[in-house]
Amino acid sequence: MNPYSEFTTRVRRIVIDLGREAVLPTDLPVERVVVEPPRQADHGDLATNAAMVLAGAAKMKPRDLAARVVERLEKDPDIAEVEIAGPGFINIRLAKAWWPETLKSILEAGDRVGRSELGAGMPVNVEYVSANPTGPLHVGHCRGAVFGDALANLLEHTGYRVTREYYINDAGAQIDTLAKSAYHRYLEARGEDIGDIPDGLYPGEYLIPVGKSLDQEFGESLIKMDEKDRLAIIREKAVAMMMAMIRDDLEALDIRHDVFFSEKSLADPDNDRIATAIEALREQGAVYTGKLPPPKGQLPDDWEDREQTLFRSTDFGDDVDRALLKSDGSYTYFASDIAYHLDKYQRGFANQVLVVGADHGGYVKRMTAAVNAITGGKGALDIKLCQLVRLLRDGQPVKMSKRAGDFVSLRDVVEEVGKDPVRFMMLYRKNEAPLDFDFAKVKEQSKDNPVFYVQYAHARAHSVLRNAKLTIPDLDPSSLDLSETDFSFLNDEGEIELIKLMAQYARTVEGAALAHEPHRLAFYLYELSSAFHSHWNKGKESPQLRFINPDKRALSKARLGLIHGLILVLASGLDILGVDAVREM
RNA sequence: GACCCCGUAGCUCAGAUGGAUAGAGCAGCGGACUUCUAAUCCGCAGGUCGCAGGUUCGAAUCCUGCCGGGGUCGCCA
Repeated sequence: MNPYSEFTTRVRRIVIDLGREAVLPTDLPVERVVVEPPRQADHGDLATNAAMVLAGAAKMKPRDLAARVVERLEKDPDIAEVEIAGPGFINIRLAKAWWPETLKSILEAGDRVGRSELGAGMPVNVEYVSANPTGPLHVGHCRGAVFGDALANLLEHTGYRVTREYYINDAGAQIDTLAKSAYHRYLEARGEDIGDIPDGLYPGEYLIPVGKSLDQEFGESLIKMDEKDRLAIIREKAVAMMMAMIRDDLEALDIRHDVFFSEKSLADPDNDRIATAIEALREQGAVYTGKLPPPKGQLPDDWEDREQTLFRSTDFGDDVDRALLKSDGSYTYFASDIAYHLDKYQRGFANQVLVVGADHGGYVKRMTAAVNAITGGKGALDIKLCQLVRLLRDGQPVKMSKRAGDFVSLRDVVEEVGKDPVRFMMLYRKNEAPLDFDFAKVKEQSKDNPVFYVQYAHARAHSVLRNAKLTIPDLDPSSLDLSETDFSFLNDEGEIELIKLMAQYARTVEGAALAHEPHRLAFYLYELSSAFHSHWNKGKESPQLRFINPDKRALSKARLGLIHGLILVLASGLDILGVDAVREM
């Protein structure tokens, strides 16, 4: 049982009871009461802020209020010791039996460890990657891809019903460019000497197969068509092939989306949902025709002062109103995005997460404003910005030039260092912080590499199980009978420390899920691994602390239970991050 | 000029939605291998949490103003 949530409930109940008995006022803000692990170990096992957060509303001194709560806590048989400390903290030391019981509940949970009903089955849509289908994914896409995927896992683990979504930008100018570029490759495939790909088109070789495929499917017929029909055909074919390539790249990172949503489908002439969305905004008075002030600082060369159709996003927290129509009358990207987010909402996603690169920072306010407006305030959109990744080779930044088509592809990185290190390192940093990705360090097989460090802890734990089988043959560690295992043997400081950390797993997962911050889990796994490596090494100087003790069967059994619990937590956490929990290295 | 992110040990970074004496890793110094995997561990040293105010029992965390670094800035996506 997770002591933090358990005792939060117990303390809150005490406060409510005291209110009912008129010892304390009623209507105290009990939801602010939390029970947490204290920062200092010598403060005990648990600490609560109850007295301090309630003192104001109760019009009592924190320490006096604490005394009332402590009177009740002392009657709790699971508590060994309670004291009031500092400004009014209540420090709790749990009964000795508690921690072994915690381990037992982890073992009982099995591979469902850390799962919770936090989300209560609520649908959440996580949109990530959504790269333009104009070429293969490059490293820049990598971080958002891994982040979004791990976040989706995290939300699933905490009881949300998650849909992983990819928005395909298959409309607009860059798709025309793609089609024109593919047409050159088509001519090339038909044997024409095309020379260099003209400026402004995509020179990448990844379009060569598209040209060949067009030739095979359509022969010479494309040449005879008028350009409009021809490009329409090529566009569709090229986008399909680019998306197949992108999905393949993502597969290399174990990333699979549930829904691929076409931008083009929104503007279907028979059912123009962008128009519908704009109309909906217009009905609530959020659309008008007017002029925007020119941006301060340097004025764009082609600035043209003119009337345009605007969304009143300033009413919803944006800095300026935003254009919905371009000068040629077609929809802006923003307009189709509004329709898209409305569509998500109508599909049942009041809860939406969008993962994008930090260069989209300017998009946050207008998009949250739009979702707010179009859903009548009922939809929530959390936009997570991922900062750039700086690739380093031998400590030197890897230079990339987009124009020369000279960028490191996502596939190259995954093939060079492997899926697990890529995923872990992308998550071993807060999403808003820039990230250095050093090829040499990431591939290193040592404790300096956190990926390796955590995987090694898991492998090491498995190595204990393997050894146990050999040392104590009649003890099958894979089928520990919990009822016959006496976990009270686990009373060494290091063992208790491990259990305490394992007990924090559930709350770490919940916290990370609520804050949409998967990196917390990565750091937690590192910490847990560290505690294990540390305890392990104690067995060198003190052989009686080793997990396997052939002369002491019951003791060994309890310690193998601890190993099992550790494996469950590490494997679960790694699984959420999408990193393989290897058993042998 | 406006907006967003960042500023914590020499370096790279955590810091749980406001808690107690601010933590890791690297680099530095000193230790532990006839091993349940030393692919690891233990110890030492290292700080004006960018600066200045404010909010309160209490601030690295919230507010305001500066300083420094990065990103973005009608119709691109």
